[in-house]
Amino acid sequence: MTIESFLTNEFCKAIENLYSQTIDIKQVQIQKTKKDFNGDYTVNVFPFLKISRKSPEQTATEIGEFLKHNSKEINNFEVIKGFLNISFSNSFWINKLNETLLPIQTNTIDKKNILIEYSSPNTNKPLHLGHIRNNLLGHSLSEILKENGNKVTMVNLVNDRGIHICKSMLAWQKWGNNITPVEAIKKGDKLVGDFYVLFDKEYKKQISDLLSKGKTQKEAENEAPLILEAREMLQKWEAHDTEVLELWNKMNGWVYAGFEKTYNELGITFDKIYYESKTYGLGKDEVLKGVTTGALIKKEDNSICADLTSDGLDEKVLLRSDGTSVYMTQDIGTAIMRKNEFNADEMVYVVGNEQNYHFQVLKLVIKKLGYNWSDKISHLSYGMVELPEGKMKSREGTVVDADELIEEMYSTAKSISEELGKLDGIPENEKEEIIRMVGLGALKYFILKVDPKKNMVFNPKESIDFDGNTGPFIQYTHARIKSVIRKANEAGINIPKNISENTEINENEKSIIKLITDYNNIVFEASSELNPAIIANYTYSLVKEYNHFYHNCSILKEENSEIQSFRLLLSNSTAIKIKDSMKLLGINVPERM
RNA sequence: GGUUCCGUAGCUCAGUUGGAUAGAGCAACAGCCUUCUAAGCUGUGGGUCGCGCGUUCGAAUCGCGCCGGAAUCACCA
Repeated sequence: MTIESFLTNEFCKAIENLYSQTIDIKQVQIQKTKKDFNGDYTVNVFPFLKISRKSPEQTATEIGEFLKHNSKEINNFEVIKGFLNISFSNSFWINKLNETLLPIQTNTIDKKNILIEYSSPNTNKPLHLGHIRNNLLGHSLSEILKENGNKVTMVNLVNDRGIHICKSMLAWQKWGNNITPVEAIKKGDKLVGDFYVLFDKEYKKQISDLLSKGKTQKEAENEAPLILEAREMLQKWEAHDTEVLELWNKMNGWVYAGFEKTYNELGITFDKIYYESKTYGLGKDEVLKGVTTGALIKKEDNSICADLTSDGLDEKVLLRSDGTSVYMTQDIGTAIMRKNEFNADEMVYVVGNEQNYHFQVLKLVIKKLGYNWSDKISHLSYGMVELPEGKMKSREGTVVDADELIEEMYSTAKSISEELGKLDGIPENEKEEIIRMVGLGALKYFILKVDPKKNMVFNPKESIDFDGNTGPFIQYTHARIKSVIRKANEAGINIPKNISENTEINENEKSIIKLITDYNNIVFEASSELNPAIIANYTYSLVKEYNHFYHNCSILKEENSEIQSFRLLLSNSTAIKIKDSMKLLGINVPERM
């Protein structure tokens, strides 16, 4: 039972006894007491004045007195205006701390089979900061959902086909002189990305050429020779033309090798990887089937659409007039395939908010096709990562490349630790490992501490901090605690298995216990909100509180042995919670730094 | 133009089942290492919570209207 529900019960009993009325537990609003006031939890008595027929102060005082005398866990209260601030006894808190040391029973009540899709890169350009946010969110959410006892399957869907891929293929064919990543001394994804950019450049030239010949913008875009060639290539691809397929396999192979390296650096993994090239066919079949059932309509130019006007949306094309598929087509196929394969209770898509419309349409079309599970699809719509001057633009070269950023994080971590001399005397390979941990920790925490739904700003000039509310600060606190524990071991001081409930504790220590006790609630909240930032903010407040304690109270030099062992245990428990929380964010913590 | 989202300190962000005096970090300034790791701790300054109206005991939080920004409304992905 949580502390909140325990307190709610006690409160209801008090109301019944004092005023002979039963109340709905939903009316009882419990919150943690604000720092400036005495108490652990606060109940607002305003909603109960009609029952008590007394002033707020009088009502709160009566209830407070009742609780204090009838509940052994509650030992004090204070009334300010209509707020009843309730304090639990120290022994109550010590018992709570002892409970956290018991083996954990995983919550199996809400256990679900959840499929989560994230990453979903295109194979025409390298990964950038926006993809990093996606990957980190997806990985962290998977960890959080697992921690809540769910069965989680992480999948990636690679967009490896489509007109965009043909563009880079065409450009390589025309101007590449058969160059390979090895010859270019470049990661494969980077090389392919270069050709995508080159296509765009040449295409734009042709468009402005046609514009000067009097064509409209739309005509120019549709009639430029390059785009016609790219479309032709896509048709050949869908017709399994051997030459096109060979080129496509070769270039995609380069890209996968490049992505693999970036995923490895970030610690991103998947249980299964889908390829759009293998799923779009099913989508096509489903769409054609939809025409025969009358769910979809075939136009006179042979294109196939879903009429969504009754849902307040427009018509959505699902197959082009030349018979080729669009992005939506494969997503329909993939969703159906997965549902059949995993029979998931929930299918979560981690995809940017620029695709909100896409998912609205996807759910509607799937429903139209006769599948009743369309409401099991949920879109974790995360915000864009922007620069101070706005969106990242590849044309202006302002895109923050994933590999370069990661590399920069390592070198910053390295120069900071060298400057501080923290890693002197540590073996070279361990040093290297710590530096990578800290650099990555800074990056990951920076991204994950922000509410996923919101857009966020990254300033390349200021880069990412290593002080204050950052990953390294949290990692540092963990290392500090570990250092104390090592010293305790050396001195032969043991960490106890539990604490006597009569141990004297101060306010500072009590605050830490409260935070440690709150861990399960926080994980549950993060899971139901699909929000890793909740974990990040929690960890920060725990660490902040611990450092305050560390500064004010000595541990190993404490003479009272009962207090000393309590403080050791408290420190150890804090370290465990830091490590657990950071794991949920995909961040490792070092033993020393 | 339609739809959706956002607007909190100079900057980056917390804070909404409506609650007490709106919080952190960075940046600036001033202190704290003969004492368990100073990537730390303490303090100072910094706010019309975009603006207005409403709902009520009470609004950063809910409703309506403006202003400003973003995304999207492709036979692109």
